[in-house]
Amino acid sequence: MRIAGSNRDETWNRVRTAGVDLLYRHGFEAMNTRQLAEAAGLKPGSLYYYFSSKEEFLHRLLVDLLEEIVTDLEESLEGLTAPVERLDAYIRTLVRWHVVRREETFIASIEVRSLTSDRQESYMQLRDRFDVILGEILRDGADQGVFSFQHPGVLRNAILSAVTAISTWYDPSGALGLDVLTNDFVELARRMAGGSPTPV
Amino acid sequence: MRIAGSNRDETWNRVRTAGVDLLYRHGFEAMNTRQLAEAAGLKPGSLYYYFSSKEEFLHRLLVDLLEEIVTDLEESLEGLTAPVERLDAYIRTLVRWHVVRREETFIASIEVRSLTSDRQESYMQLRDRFDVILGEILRDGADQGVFSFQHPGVLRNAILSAVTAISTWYDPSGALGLDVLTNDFVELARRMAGGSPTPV
Amino acid sequence: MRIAGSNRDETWNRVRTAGVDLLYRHGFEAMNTRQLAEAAGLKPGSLYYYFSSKEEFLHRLLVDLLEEIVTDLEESLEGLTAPVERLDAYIRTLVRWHVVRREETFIASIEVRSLTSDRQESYMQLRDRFDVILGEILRDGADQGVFSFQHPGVLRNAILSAVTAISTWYDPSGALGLDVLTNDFVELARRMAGGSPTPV
Amino acid sequence: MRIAGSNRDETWNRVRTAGVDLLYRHGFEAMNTRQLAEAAGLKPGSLYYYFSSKEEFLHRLLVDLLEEIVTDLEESLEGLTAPVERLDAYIRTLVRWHVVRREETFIASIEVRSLTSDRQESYMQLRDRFDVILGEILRDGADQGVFSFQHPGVLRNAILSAVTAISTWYDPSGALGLDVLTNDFVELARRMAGGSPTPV
DNA sequence: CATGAATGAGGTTTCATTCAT
DNA sequence: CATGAATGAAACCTCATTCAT
Repeated sequence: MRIAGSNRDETWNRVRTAGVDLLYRHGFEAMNTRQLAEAAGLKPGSLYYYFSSKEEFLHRLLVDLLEEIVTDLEESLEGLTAPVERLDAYIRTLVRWHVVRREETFIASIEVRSLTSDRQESYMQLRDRFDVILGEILRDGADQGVFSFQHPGVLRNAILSAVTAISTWYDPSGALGLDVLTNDFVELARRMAGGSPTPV
Repeated sequence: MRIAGSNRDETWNRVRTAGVDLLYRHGFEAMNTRQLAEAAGLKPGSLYYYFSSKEEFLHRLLVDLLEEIVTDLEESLEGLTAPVERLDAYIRTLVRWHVVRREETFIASIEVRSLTSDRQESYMQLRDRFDVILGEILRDGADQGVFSFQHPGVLRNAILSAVTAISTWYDPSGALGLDVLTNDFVELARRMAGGSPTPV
Repeated sequence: MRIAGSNRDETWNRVRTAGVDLLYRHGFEAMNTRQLAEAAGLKPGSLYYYFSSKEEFLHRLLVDLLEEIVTDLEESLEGLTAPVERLDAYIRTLVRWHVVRREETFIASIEVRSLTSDRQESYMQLRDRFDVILGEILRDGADQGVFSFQHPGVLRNAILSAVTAISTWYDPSGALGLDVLTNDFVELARRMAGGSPTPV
Repeated sequence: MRIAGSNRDETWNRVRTAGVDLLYRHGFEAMNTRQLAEAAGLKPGSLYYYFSSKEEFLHRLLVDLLEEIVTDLEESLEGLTAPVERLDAYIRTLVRWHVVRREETFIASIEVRSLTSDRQESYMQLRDRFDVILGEILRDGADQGVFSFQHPGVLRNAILSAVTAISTWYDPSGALGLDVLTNDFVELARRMAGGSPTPV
């Protein structure tokens, strides 16, 4: 019954893409494997050659994404030492991800709770690297006197949630381009950190 | 068979409270009416004496909350005219809601998408008043030269998402009290708006 | 809590009337006691002062109706001896019932099967008197040579079903009045029985 | 877990047959999908592989049957022109259906009202062809002077209801065979239409 | 006589998943 | 690798009925 020319990676890509779309539009619990199969051009049973359970599928999506982001983040920070520069780079990278991979980052922000607690924990551990990196940047900046703020945890969370929420409201067909948005957020983050303001 | 002394309002309160708890912990789709009934001390069918569908229940919760917040917000802005004062009051009120009614605001932030599109729209219309109020404050401030920023929409969204995200990370058993958090956010919002900084 | 002026018979009448209407429009299984209560201006629980179960309610309706019809039928045949006259009177009476009490006769024709087998049997026993009377008229006519037909059972059923089906198609707002319809059916029955035709 | 050798068409036949039996014995609302599944050797959920809702199942049964009958009716009238011959053929065909497919025709006569109004209308449109054909036969006969009666609508309904009611009382284990019954009804219909009587 | 509050049983339907072919 | 047929568990919801007040 194998369709001529079908091949594992290609099919997996269809499944993945269809999954992201459905997850984005309906959410994990509201989406079902029948829709997923149909959107991927398969019958429901065939999905199980590509994942062992619906939840494992979600987990893979989230972890893969997170790893990509963390890698990218670390690369973009490589070689930078000045806290302000590092903060800028951090924000730039994160904003880009939340615009360009808007659907996936949106899913990640909302569907972690759909994972079993095991997988949730393992995801969160990876996800912490995010926070930790930002925390370090802020602390370094404070130590060096280039940033000034009250509670580091509050600031970190505020910055992080402002950036990650981009995927909930950004409209790719709207007037705002990625560059403009990035600049805005770089400026906002600096201000929040109490860094010397850039002239508007 | 009627439990002696049972009473509509009391029971509704149990249902509501149990619902908030379950929604907070599991999410709308993952929560089920059996759990809800049990937590409220009812049999599943009896719930339908209190709402006409699971989704209508969610809708009622969200709308009631939103109406409370909007009312409170408008009251707290009453009589204030200076943009900075108004921004402070706005932030103060919103932060309080996201701390004190953490579970409900969290639910609201995540479960709007579980509503049918009809109800989603009607909710969003109410919810817009939120955004509009903040937008006006920022615009007035910019006009009067006390605020300075790039794109009002970006700023508004950034502030709003930073504040509403509080319900996702705030730990009531942690070290941070409501007052401290409020002050932090008031300061952050001012900075984001480009207002004259308060000395740290 | 008793509503001033409410009284058993009046309320029972409201329940009965509402029941006939609902049964006619939706059928026994599709109708529910909530609708019945509402249409009768009561709360669901209160219905049980007027019947002991939904099915007993149906039974009472059907039996009462049948008894009325049988009584009427017997009265209208009283004193008549000639088979043709008796057939005419029988048809006339039955047609009238199926026009004037169209809803109830319709219900009866369809909802006997909704009774438990006990009640169904007891109903059917009464209902047989119907058939028997017609059978006797036909047999007498055949014996006296004024009717002529093949199988008495087939004829009896054919006549009976043609008449009782009136309640399924008769339109009280249509052009056909009761008199016209009655005459038509009297003539049809005579023809079916093979009696001397009336000139058209 | 798939039962070896199971096959869509075979299973559908089991579902259909079981459905007809249950519908005949209990009626649509009183029958339930658990019974249906069990009688068909399936689990309840599996039924939905064969229809999309209980009501759609009923609709399919009714429409399929009606289409078979209409086709058969039209075939049996093909080539016949004389109204008497056409009436005979019409009755013969319809009687056969109500005897041989007694259960299904019975269901059809009673359960149309269980369809949603959409499906009810679409069914009724098809079902009208029935009535129209008979109406035309009668009118032609009247025009040619071989039939004589009062109101065509009344006559048509009377004939039709007498014939379709066969499925409500015919006892296949009784003395009356199909041929006998057919002859009786052919004769009855002629008489009702006021055609020249056949000698008894 | 009537209501308000609730029950318990059961109804249809959905859905992730399995597995012989 | 893929399908076709089915499962089993559970989901939401409906409804006749009960009974303290």
